[in-house]
Amino acid sequence: MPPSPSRAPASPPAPSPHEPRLARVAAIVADPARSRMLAYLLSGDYASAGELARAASVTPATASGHLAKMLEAQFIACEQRGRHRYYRLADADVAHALESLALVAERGTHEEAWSRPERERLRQARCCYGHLAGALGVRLFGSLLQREGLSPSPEGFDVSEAGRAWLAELGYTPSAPTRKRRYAYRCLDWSERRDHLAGQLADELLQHFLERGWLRRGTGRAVELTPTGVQELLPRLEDSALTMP
DNA sequence: GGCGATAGCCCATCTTAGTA
DNA sequence: TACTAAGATGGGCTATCGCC
Repeated sequence: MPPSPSRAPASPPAPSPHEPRLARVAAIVADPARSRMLAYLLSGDYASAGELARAASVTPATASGHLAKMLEAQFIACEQRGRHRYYRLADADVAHALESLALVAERGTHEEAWSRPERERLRQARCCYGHLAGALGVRLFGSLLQREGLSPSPEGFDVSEAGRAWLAELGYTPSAPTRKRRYAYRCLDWSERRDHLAGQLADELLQHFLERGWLRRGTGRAVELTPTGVQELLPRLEDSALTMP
């Protein structure tokens, strides 16, 4: 009996030209150390390589390797400042993809996952790549919609006259779109499973609330309502069912 | 079960930039 | 100029997975 021909090495099927390179990006997120670094960067801030190594609980050498991979995959961007290198998420698309993945990852264990105190703080209010997310972010978006403060635009929303009037009550005057990024659009909230507002307008609103002292940065991505914020901001938002610690 | 490929880890070392 | 600190790189070790 002749020897059977050796089987050709299994090669992955050729990707369809219409197929997104999901395996490639999923492999980046699949590693625990990398996912911890990405989660750390979801605040939208820059972080040094050393800071990210500590966040991921790995040595600087290991972190450096992971950062190089994420840089190559265009998940993150890097800026050199002297002998430091500062990393941030590459763009809002990456941030939204990570939030969406988190939503899928905790499907089925949602309530128990959010029962821990530190998670509860994140659920109430957090920074999502520069804008406000969590229950407070959802309420802010809902309040704008309820007052017809947003009008549909090709890229998402513009601020309507009613919206300008309401924002003026909050002491904020919307600036003109910069065209560097989308102005205002929906972003599905990982913890609330409802939309909050993202984009230039949302970034500026969070900054405004921080400058007014209505909100303050907590640990990591967490954002906290200050006593002034409870007095000045909360009464202006719809759905006062939000509980504050 | 053995083997090879792959990926992740850490240690040691190197490079670069800031500082005294 | 030497020292120090931060980050990158190379090499070796280990674990896992797929194939035979």
